[in-house]
Amino acid sequence: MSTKLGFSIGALGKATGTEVVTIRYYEKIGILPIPSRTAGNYRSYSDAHVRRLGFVRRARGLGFPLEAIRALLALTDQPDMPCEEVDKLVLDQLYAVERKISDLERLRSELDRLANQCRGGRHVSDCRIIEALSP
Amino acid sequence: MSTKLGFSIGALGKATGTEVVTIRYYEKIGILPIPSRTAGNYRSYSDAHVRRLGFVRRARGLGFPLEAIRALLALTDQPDMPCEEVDKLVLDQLYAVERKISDLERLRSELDRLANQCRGGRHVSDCRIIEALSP
DNA sequence: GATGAACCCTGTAGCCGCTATAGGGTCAAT
DNA sequence: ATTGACCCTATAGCGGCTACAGGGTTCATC
Repeated sequence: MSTKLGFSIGALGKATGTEVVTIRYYEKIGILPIPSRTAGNYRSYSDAHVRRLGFVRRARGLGFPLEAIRALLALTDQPDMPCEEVDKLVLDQLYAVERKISDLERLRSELDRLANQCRGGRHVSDCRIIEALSP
Repeated sequence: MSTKLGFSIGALGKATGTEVVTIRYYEKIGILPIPSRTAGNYRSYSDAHVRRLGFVRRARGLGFPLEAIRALLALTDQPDMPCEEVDKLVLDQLYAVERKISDLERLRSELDRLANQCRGGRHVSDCRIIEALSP
């Protein structure tokens, strides 16, 4: 509950595995609240900032786009909102990831087929791969 | 072998499934050779352009980055080069796709676990998902 | 009290592969 | 003569950072 330790931006970065520039970027786009400043104009973060940035980085680690994270943050700030909305955001992200996987699996099998065309030909002129990519 | 049909940019786009703006972009970054122009300053493409753009789009469809495609194009222009280099580019792309798939599969299982936490809680205040994302 | 290293500040531009917008010109059919 | 579909250039924007330029602050060491 101590919220006045006064983390520097570098300390916050280390605590959360975030680049300093990324933290400033999050502040600029309103993902992270504006911190107070020291006498020397350094940003000074509280425990609340550490928790919030930790949340953001975990969600980013799961591939959530920043806009979805913004929505999740808004929900955490309003504890009376129905939990469904959180669930929906998570499911949306799950489906997005599943779509990407199946797209990439199709690519993989085509690339695999393509890679196995390379049999014997020594020069590009008789390369089956180039042939397969050509009209 | 007729190379003087004079496709307009729109016709080239339709023939290859490419947006007009994308064709101009490819020209600007040197992926597609500069075409001749009509009296009215319209771009005029030959069959060779159609084939080249077709090649580019197929490779893009397999997820090759434009830099790799640039390298593939350079190889197709030099038929004496060893075929290995083509093979290497294809394998690189295959490995890149495989890495992405396994990354996404990890995400999928984590998201799946997360989605299944949403049991019972009606409000964000007792949402297990938010809890799981929080420090 | 001077120096140096490690940190911090702002602002701007770049990455990829397009896509969108603004503000025009050309061409073919009616 | 006018419409409407096409074409032209140039510039800015998307996401999510990353890099760079050109400074200021803080703290330890000499």
